[in-house]
Amino acid sequence: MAGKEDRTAQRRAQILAAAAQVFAQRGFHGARMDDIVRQSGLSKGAVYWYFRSKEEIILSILERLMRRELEGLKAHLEGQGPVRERLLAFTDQSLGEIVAMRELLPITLEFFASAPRDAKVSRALQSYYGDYQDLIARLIAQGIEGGEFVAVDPTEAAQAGIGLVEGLLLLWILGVISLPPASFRALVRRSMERLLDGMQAGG
Amino acid sequence: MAGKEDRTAQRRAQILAAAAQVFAQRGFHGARMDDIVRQSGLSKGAVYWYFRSKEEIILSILERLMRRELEGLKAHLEGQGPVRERLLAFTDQSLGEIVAMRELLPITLEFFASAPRDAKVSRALQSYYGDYQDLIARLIAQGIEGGEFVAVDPTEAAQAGIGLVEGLLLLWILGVISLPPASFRALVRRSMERLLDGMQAGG
Amino acid sequence: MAGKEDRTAQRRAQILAAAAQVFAQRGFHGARMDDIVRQSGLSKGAVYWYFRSKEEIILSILERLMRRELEGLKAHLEGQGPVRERLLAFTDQSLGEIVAMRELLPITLEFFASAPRDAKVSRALQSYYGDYQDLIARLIAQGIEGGEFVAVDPTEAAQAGIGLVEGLLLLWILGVISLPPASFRALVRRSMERLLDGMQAGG
Amino acid sequence: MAGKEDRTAQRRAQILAAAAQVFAQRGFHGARMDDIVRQSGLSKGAVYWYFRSKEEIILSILERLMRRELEGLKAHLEGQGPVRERLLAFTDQSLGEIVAMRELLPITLEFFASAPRDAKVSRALQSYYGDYQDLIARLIAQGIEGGEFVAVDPTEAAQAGIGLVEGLLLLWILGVISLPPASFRALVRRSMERLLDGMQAGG
DNA sequence: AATGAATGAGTGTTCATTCAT
DNA sequence: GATGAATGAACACTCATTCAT
Repeated sequence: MAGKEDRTAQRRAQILAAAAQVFAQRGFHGARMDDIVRQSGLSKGAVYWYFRSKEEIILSILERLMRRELEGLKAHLEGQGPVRERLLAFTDQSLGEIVAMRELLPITLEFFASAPRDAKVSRALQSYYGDYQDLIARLIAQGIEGGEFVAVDPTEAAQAGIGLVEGLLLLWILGVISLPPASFRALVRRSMERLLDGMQAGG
Repeated sequence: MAGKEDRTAQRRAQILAAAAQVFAQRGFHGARMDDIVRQSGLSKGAVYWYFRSKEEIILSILERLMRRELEGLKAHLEGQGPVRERLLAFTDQSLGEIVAMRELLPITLEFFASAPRDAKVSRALQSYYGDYQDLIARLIAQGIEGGEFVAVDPTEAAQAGIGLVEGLLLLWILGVISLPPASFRALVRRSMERLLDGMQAGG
Repeated sequence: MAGKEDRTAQRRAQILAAAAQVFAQRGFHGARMDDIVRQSGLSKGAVYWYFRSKEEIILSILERLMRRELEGLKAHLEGQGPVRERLLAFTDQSLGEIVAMRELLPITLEFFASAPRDAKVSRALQSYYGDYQDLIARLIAQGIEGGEFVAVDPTEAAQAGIGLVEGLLLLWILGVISLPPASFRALVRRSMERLLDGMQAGG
Repeated sequence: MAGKEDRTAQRRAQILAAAAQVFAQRGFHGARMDDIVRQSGLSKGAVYWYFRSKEEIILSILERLMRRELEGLKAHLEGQGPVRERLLAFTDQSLGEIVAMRELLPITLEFFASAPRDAKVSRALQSYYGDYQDLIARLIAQGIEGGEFVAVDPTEAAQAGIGLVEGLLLLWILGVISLPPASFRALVRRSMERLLDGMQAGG
């Protein structure tokens, strides 16, 4: 029977969801285990039955966020058609998912802040963005080969693209860019178009 | 005599410098007042004589960082010549200052993480980036009027520019972009050129 | 059929043996029920099925230790011959059993430490040593009557004898007396001879 | 000014005295830091200002107990006269001090119980009893040289003497020997006389 | 009988802040 | 102005015990 594993997975998911909410509201440090316990609807003992520590919860959230994201990414980059269109479609779709979980975005900033002092977080983020970068770079390389783009350095271009999106997201999370989700999504798309325009072959 | 004020200013600067180092290494929460006290070479009482609380130290650091940055910004944007050149020169110079204080960059991430739960930090960052954005937008508007750029929305273009730089910086701080300062600076410049290429009038 | 009782007795013995090991290694407090559960090879529920609580396990161990010891004692003191020889033979044999369960001796110290704050342990130890003392005192009284010993207070002499053995054992457990089991046993015998010499009639 | 060191020493002594009382009543584990704090009349922060942890308090108590004891020991063994008299006088005097702090004796049992699982306690006790043993052994050696005692192994005899005293103390603390302090002291003396009788030269 | 997930009271320790000197 | 001893609220984590299955 897989009932046991299911239950365990369900409990862990339940705790991670609760923890994510609490972390988003209070930050990693400001969040007390008691908050997570209350939010999860379980008891303290139960939370510690499924996770060894607060840190393990944090790392599990990170892992889960990244896994989801990358799965989406890979799925959407294997299509056909002009690279430009695929990149834009991917950006759009990716942003759609991100803005949908708007309340959880502050957690991202917590991870960024943790990275410099936490080797595990640092490694995880580097691996995540590294994978991301490689996928995009490969796509851009295709675009160059196909004559769509000028001969830029694919890795560098990928970094610019990722940087642009992450930077805009940052400004949005901080409230510097003050737009409703849909408008923000459109803004990111237009900005990305501009960056791609700058790489456009011909002219 | 301004001796008294000088002494006060000097002490405060001494404490802020110490605190910045400690915060960069340990994070806002991980940094204990005792660490700051030790690093500053003063006594605990002295630190509390010059700052009411840990939070006030944090906010003072933020203020100081932002003031410096904006002063540099304004100074460099009032020049003459093609907007593209001025923007690139500014980016370059700005990056130069930033990478020079490389060890302190993790503090930035601490501020980002704090913003969603700290109205003061949030307001400060919004005001800072808002000013930044306005200046750049005005410059871009000039570029459009002068026929240098196509008719983009200046604010949006400014956001893209700032987002690109901040995003690349983020990737650099996280170690995703693993380059020595000078190379990173060059990378940012090239990325910015690409973005500006996308806004170039004519063709 | 006594099969049921046998099973119960066997399980209880299994748990007590496991618990004794764990207590010897970690102390009463340092030993977690989970340790005992693991060591016993049973489940947590099973352990609690056979024992109401940790305390009951502890008291059961004490009881068992004492019962065994006293049974040996009585058996060996009812013989004939010179009292001196019987006392020495008993000491020797008793020590033999004790040093054989060397790894469990730290438990004894746990009981001693518990006694002042635990009326049950205190009473059990007092009853145990009281019985011990009475038996030895009676034997010594025989020795006096028989002209073997000078007219000491039998109870006092018994206390001295027991004290000497317990004290040497303590020093051995603590590692102050650092001898292999057999040598230690011989040491105790010689010390006891000296004490008996001091009570020798005639001379 | 030594005022600072005095104050520190006084505070530490104050805390140790409070802790000793609490430990004697509740045991090392049963004693909560809050109990020690309350008993000491200080605040929790103050207790942690002077001691890093509960363990450090425990070890400090051990050290202090042992230091006092040994100082007394050395002072009293350097006299003149028959060794037998000096040993008995020392035993007597030593017991006098010990029974005077009767309520703290359970702590001793705590240390014994801790020793097998705590290398620091173990080492401290071994060093303490080792010094003790050496001093007594040297004295006995003198007695042998002087023709007072038969040619026993001095170390072994010292171990027997210490064992006898510690064993009787144990029985007294446990309530097996149920005598008022003065009577107990006399009992120990008589027992020791008997042991020394067994080593007496001539006959 | 037996399982092991679930409970929740309990506790050592930390650390921002205060204040007597 | 400056010191550093003192304060005490807060918090992550443990573990004996329970109980639904």
